[in-house]
Amino acid sequence: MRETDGRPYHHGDLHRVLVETALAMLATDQHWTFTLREVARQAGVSHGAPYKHFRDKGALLSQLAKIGFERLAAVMENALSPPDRPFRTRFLAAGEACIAFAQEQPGLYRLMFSMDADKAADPEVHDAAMTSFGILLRFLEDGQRTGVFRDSPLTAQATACWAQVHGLAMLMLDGQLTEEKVGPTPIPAALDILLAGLSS
Amino acid sequence: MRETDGRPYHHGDLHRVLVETALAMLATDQHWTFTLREVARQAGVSHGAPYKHFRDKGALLSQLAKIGFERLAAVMENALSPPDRPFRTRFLAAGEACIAFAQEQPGLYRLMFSMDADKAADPEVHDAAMTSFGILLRFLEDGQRTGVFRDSPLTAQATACWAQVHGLAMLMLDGQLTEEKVGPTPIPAALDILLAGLSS
DNA sequence: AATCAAATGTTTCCCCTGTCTACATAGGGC
DNA sequence: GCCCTATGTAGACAGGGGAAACATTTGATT
Repeated sequence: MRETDGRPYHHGDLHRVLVETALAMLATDQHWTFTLREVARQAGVSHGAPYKHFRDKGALLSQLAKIGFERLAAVMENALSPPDRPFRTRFLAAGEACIAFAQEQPGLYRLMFSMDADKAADPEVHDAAMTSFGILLRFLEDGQRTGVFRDSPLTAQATACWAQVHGLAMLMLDGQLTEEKVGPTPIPAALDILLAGLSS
Repeated sequence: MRETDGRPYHHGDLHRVLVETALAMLATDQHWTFTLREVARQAGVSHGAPYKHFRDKGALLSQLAKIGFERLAAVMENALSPPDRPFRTRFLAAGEACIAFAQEQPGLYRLMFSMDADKAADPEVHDAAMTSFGILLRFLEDGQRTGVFRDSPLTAQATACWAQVHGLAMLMLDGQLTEEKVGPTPIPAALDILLAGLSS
């Protein structure tokens, strides 16, 4: 028994708390350099405890990446959803929303796209990424049907959009979008160029 | 004296050898996860020796990133240089060359764009990145002068190109460009979309 | 209710890394 | 020939990831 201190021996919900603690760190940090031991420390638990809930550090990272893609999907849907606006407006809103997401959660965003690099990637992460991509695909499809977007292969358009937004996000996080280099408002400016390539 | 083994006490050119060893590791690895001790080991030198040539690990990483940008600039110039071809051809060649570079040196490419994230970035790295960007700017300027490219702000076009190519490269490295998602030839397809947005 | 098995935390190890400090060796200017 | 400095080595330390052994609870079975 542990009547002396308030905390019981068994935490009760450590899995969730570990994830939330790690997410909080990712929100602060520019890179996902946090250590598993520090997560355990902040969760008020010994450094061995996390291994009862995650095979290794990578398993925790995978879960975080999956959550990140779910949040990104929500951000995209939210930016696209009010359909009573021009397609171009919704497109720009979604692109900027994704980039804002990356800027608000730099560590998480970087982590999301780093977790698929090795072959042993968690398929759940891949699926979550696929969901976000699906939202984009459907939007472009609607745009083509309405005649707003050019009638070129959907996957090509989607790849271009995905790459453009991801590229802008990464360059911004990496501090490459300095004003001397790309002007005061590079993001809408660049998205406009792409939009011109999509529009019919 | 060290007459017994062939290696003299002083290496003679350790700085260069450390850089080259690290570059070799970067060429193999998907991420730049190599350790400084391992570099020293492969260079056949004690684990403390590198500190006589680099303030810390970050200093070596910065130098590698700088070399990477110089190589990238060379790749771009090479792809753009024969001017007796249509602008669109040269544009596509340069984009694909950059992405091929990333694919051949995934670790190095990732490192290059990771080194500017923190504020204490080596200004030399930034300058080297700027040089590559300048090559792109000049090409677009030529294109506009010739009337091949639309007459929109240069920095906007350059940002869009830079982000598109970098985004494609990163997505490819991260294994996000699966065929089921983006079709068989996503890179030229996506670059074509962007090109449509640039062309007049 | 008593008991045993599984789940979850803790402690203690091991080996690795980056970095610092003290020491060894070599080469070049005087 | 001698000393200063550049360069390399050896060892120490803190901190991390991970495994193993041990402790504490919970809960299912009887």
